Amino acid sequence: MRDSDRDIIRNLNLFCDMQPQRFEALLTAAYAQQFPAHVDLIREGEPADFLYVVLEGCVELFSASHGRESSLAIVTPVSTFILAATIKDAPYLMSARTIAPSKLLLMPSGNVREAFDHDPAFARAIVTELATCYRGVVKSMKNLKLRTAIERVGNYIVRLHDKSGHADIVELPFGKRNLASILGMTPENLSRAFGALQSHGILMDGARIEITDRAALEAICKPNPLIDDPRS
Amino acid sequence: MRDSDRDIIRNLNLFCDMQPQRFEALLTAAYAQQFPAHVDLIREGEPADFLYVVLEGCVELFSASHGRESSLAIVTPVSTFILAATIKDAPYLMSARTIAPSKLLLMPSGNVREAFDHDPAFARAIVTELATCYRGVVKSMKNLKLRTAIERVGNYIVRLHDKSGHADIVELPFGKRNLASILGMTPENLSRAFGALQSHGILMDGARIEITDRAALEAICKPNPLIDDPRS
DNA sequence: TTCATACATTGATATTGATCAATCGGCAGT
DNA sequence: ACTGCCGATTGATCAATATCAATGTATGAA
Repeated sequence: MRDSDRDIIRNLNLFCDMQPQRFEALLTAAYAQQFPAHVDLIREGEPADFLYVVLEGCVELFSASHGRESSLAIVTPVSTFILAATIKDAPYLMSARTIAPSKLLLMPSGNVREAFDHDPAFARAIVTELATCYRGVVKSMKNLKLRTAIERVGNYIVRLHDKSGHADIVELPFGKRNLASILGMTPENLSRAFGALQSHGILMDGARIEITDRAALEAICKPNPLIDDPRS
Repeated sequence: MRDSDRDIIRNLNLFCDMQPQRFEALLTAAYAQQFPAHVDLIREGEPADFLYVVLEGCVELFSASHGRESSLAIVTPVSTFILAATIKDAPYLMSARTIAPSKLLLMPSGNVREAFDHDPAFARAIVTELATCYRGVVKSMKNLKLRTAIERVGNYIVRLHDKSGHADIVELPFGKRNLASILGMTPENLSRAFGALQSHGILMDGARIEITDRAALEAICKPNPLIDDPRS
């Protein structure tokens, strides 16, 4: 593993307070690997052998049941995924695949649990991370149950706008097909939602979105910090 | 607090491995209180002053935004709620109200965090509890995104049937209005779903449901352990 | 008991979102 | 450049769910 990767991982909230030798031991047991796009990484139901860290690229977490399929989250650098299954030593509840060429770090679950048991700072960090993940899913749930499709799309754009530091033009970080699934709708309806929002402060151009009237956009999609704010 | 309550709390997964004096200290700072039905307990957005334990009764966790409202969970004895907000010292993401007369234990969040920092066994238990909660919400999410309304209702009945130890007749543990909201539909559509399922192995009689043909019920609602099994 | 109230049910209708089908457009490989 | 393919778009239609309205039913208070 390259030193630059090492430093990036070391600076993640999850690892930054670990005892140095514990961290080294964990890294030694782990290995980084490069994957092409559209590769299946894990399948729901399988035992949680590894904790994953996305170093570069993009990973989709999804689930399928009886012919239907839906994305539950998209993980971008630098974050971990399937921490809960690793901690509980339980089967994965979601499948994962790359949606772009990606560099991932795989940490054997047993080593993670061992570090958890012997390093209080790491234990603390894991609890905070888990609580954050939990609150993230609760927010997704509220997004789905309390909003219409157009409101979900509008609020997604508002968040992009915020993340960009209120740039005039923002770009979708992945394909519309994936975005539609995350937002709980079909690609066709996502297209129509983008179309409808063009009379409410945005201008679409492929994957590029110009925000022409933020106030109008907010008026139609009614953002709510207890759903949208990633910090709260 | 009554000794019987004390023992019940002590035997919860969350508290059973705590150091005795830590547990006593936590209990001393906490207080039990009786509430009537339909009382608001907390409102989303407020600071998480307490961790709650439901000793008796029934509590609904819900969220409202711009005129719409939806239940996210119903907590029955004996379990805790809003652990994540307590741990992160962050605002509640959900509101809570009693739906039946309830006895609750309120533990000041500061004391919980302090116990967490000084009692490794308690820390371990909290992580496991949080991971379980996280996986619970993920399952709810899959339930919502991958299933139709009728399938959600059918699987809810299947789970009730399992919990009862396959009794011929099971009873809804709370009102249909609340159930409809949990399952992401209107009360009218829940009624119609129950009606439709009567040709697929059940017989409704108010809050009582007779399971006449479990195989037929499963055929229509296609249970999936990675969504329905509370242990996985 | 009676009344008032909230909940549940049922039917009619409206709305939302999904599906189906056709077309367009960009991008990779040859 | 040409070709083939995949993703996005658009329109037409269908299915699922919500809403509205009316009625029925159980429950608790006076």
